Amino acid sequence: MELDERKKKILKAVIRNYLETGEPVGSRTISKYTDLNLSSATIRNEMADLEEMGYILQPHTSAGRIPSDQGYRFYVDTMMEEKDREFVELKEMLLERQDKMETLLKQVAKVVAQNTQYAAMISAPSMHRNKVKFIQLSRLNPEQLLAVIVVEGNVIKNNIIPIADEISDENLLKLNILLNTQLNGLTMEEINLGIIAALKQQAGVHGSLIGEVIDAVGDAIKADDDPEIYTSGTNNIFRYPELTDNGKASELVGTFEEKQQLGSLIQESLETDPGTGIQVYIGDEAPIKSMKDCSVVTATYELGEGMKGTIGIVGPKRMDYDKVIGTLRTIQSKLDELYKKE
Amino acid sequence: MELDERKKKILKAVIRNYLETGEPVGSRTISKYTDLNLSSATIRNEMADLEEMGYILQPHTSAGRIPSDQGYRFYVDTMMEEKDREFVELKEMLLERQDKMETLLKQVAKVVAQNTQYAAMISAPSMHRNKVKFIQLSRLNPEQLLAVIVVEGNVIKNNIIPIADEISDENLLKLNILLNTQLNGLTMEEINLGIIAALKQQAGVHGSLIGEVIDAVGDAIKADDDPEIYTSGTNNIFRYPELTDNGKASELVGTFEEKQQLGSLIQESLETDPGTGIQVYIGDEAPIKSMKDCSVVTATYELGEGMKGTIGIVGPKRMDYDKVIGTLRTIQSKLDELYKKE
DNA sequence: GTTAGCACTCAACTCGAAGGAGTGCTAACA
DNA sequence: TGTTAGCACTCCTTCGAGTTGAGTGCTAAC
Repeated sequence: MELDERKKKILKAVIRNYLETGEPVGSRTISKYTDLNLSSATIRNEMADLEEMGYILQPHTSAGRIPSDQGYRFYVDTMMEEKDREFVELKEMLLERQDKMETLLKQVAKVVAQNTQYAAMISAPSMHRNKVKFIQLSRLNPEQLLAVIVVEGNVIKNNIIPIADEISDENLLKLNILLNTQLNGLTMEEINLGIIAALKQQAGVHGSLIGEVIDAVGDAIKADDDPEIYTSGTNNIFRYPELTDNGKASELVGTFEEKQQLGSLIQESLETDPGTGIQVYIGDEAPIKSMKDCSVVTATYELGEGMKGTIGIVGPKRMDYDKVIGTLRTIQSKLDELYKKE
Repeated sequence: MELDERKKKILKAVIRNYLETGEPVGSRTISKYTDLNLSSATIRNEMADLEEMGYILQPHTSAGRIPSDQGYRFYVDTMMEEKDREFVELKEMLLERQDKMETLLKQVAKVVAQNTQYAAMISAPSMHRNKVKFIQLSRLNPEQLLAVIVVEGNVIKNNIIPIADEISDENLLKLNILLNTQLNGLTMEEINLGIIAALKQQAGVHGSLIGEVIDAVGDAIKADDDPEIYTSGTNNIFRYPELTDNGKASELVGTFEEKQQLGSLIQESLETDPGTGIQVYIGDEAPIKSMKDCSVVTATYELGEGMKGTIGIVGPKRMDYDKVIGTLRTIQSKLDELYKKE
């Protein structure tokens, strides 16, 4: 069977109506509120076809229809083609350039959650491809060095390095100069074994120390120990019974608090980014099983070169995709603006 | 009317039973399961008295009794007097000395939540009374300095300071020496206007810079911008219907995510610490209105000198106070041990 | 191909009866 | 005087029956 123009119209009408009301949609409603001028009986026939094709389904025999995951997928896909999403006016939007990345991210998450009334999450930009701007080793006490690493985007990382042998002030200074001249401007990916070996050689007596320091620098930059993710508006999920009935709320709240799993979703989204930076996961499409009744819309943002992170909005499958995508577009561009001034 | 020994026994029996079952307790249950050897009728009379005195109440006419807030308060108070809580064996306890405070705190919160099956929160130790161990200013670029401040407990803070006038390498070095010699070993509270003025004078040309730096140091140390609080096991609240019915879950989840309000609770707990470090807030006693159906048990912990923080456990009023208090005691002492080795 | 009409289905709601846990009160008992 | 047995009463909870209404599928006519 083919999805002809009329079927498409009816399918879209069903979905739109369901998004608005959250109730199963009957044939009569469609017949009345569309410009198709068809009787409910005709609609019924078409709807039976659409059900057979898997786009919609009935919760029970004598109920209206609701979109299936496949239906939502169709809707989102055609919606994405049709028009370039217009940007959405954000309420209470106050994004200021922050020295502290953390503050900015929390702000963004909050703004997004408040505007959409869904749950929002945001990941700190990954810094693998970030250039090292500044490295400094200082002596905290005879047994410990403090490593401070600043990478592009003014993200600062610290690490305390225990050292076996003492090191003189003079040597420490040399080491600092060495590190800065050799590593400055490199990305973490570029700091490979060859460079490390060369460094060790040049460091001479303190060659063994170099290894520790490089490890510390690596640690500091990758920050993988714990995916830095901020959430906001988790409690918005309580607006949607389909997400909170039957103890589902507990699982979701857990997922949002633990953040571990959110990381995998963000990873996935970064890897499969199509180009617009916006992706929609419906139900099982997301790699998190507690979100099987949710839809997730993710957007990749970029703060300067190579600083990529992901914003995600989690809501019920019947979320207002249009608005959500618009909001994310707006945020994307605002963030872009914000960091272009750098 | 007086609360004689028998009434106390009955009251405790009612509460203990209710804590176990979560169901209103009838006179017959008490008569059967206590060693009082009284008939249910007698118990009924006593229970009527206890109700009149405000210790217990009836959800409806023909139901058993449940403890009132006043009843819980009595129970907790006598329980605290009676015996020194014994320490509780913790499951999956693995606290390692962490360089990163953050990791340690998250660990603690998780362990506590998992062991008690309630929601847990923990605040980073306040650093107002912490001694400055190390200060360093470095030049990031001509317009920005990077201030790194390490305080006792190896907590590292960074701050980027924009500067108006350029500063020579030599002067920067002098400034660093000045800052370290003058501020080292002082607590934030001790760095007062007098010291700042003296510093400015000594800094000479860069006097104005000193002000900025001190502010940055202050900023870095107080970290009040956002109370650093970590939570774990928020979803445990879903185990208790009385906390999640009627949309209460949403409020609570919000409170836990926003953390703002948790800060006030932790503040309150630090200020009114009696000495044991353990406090119990029942219902309205806690300064957070979304927790009016909860009990909160807080414990002050200390990591080395002056590094005080608070752990809190939030659960239903019918929480297992005995176990919760025991768990907190255990954590308190483990943390103490951990940092005594310093 | 479209539509009107009709029988059918099924969730949701209402209502009342039955069940049961627990109380308060009274009167008898030690 | 304190304790207890007994009983009537209350009120929540559960369950099933009946009702309603939205919506469907099918058929026959247009």
